[in-house]
Amino acid sequence: MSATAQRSADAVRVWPEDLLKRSNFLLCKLSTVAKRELVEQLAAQDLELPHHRLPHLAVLSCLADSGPACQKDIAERLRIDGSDMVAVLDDLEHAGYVTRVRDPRDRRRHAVSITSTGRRARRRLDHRVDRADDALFAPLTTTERELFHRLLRRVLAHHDPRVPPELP
Amino acid sequence: MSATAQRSADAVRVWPEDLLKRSNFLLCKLSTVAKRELVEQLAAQDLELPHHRLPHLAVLSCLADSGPACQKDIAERLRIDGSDMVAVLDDLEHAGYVTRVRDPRDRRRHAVSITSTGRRARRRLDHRVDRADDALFAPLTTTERELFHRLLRRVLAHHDPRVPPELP
DNA sequence: CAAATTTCAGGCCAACTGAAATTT
DNA sequence: CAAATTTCAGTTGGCCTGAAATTT
Repeated sequence: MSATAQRSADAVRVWPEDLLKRSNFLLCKLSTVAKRELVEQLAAQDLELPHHRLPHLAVLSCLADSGPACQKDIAERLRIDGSDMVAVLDDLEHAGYVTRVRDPRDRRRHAVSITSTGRRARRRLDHRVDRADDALFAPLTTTERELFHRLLRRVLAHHDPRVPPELP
Repeated sequence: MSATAQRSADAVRVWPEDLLKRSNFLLCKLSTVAKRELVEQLAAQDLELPHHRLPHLAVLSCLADSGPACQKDIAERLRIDGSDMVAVLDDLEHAGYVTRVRDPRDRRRHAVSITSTGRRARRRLDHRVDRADDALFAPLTTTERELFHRLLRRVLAHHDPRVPPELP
């Protein structure tokens, strides 16, 4: 059936236990699954965007949550690089989801605001993210999902001071 | 203190709750933290490699775990693209950590084996991954870490048939 | 002939660095 | 003048496609 003996062994069909026993390794692998599902869900919504990507949704959520802000504040809050933010806002502005105008009080800054069209887009995307979340954690019970979420949040809060450790 | 009113609000210093409440989003963010710590730890070991990256360690673990294999089998097992595998093996071979010889029974294949130098390198890297794991999950107790690990593994097993759901 | 394996060329996204231009 | 903000040019790693060369 095969020229090499090791091909027939079941052992080579699963990951080495050395890697599987590390949570950080599992985490990296699961995040690629999560990203793929998220992008697929966002693309299924078919908005007026050239690319359906996570930073676009994050920026819309940020603006819908706390109102207009300058680019640097959005970038710092979402851990998106300021350089990359430019292209994301170009996309969102071109789609009519945000407006970018010079701040008259400090002309170095752009005041970025979400439009009503942008709010509608965000709500539709939000629903898609929920569906991706459900699909990803399908094997867990509701209780287990909540537990997992709290642990995740505590760990992330430890490494990122802008993540509040507890739910409000 | 600032030209824009929203800069002074605490609200903009934390992520939008819309994003924080999704485990898939938290997962993606935490994985970037995990990757950064892993790469820093691997680089700190300072082996004979041009780059200190995760796939290099994964390949060494795979070969140490189950013996020689052809490139395609390693790639499928580790979910590394066959195209990228070429460069990884070039690095490992040049460093003297693996050998690549034509399989005489099927000259299309390369039989890849780990060397004794490669085994030593893997053990040192393994220790570094452990340290990165400890640092990442520092805020959790031992019990919580084990719980988190089991949940992670169950979720990943649901999406990847080559992850055994239970520990042996 | 078709199929399998390795290799190479190249694209995409996310994360990042460095520097230019403008304004404070 | 220095510092802050936006913007652009370019790099890297991880993931991907397509195709060439060799062998079965």
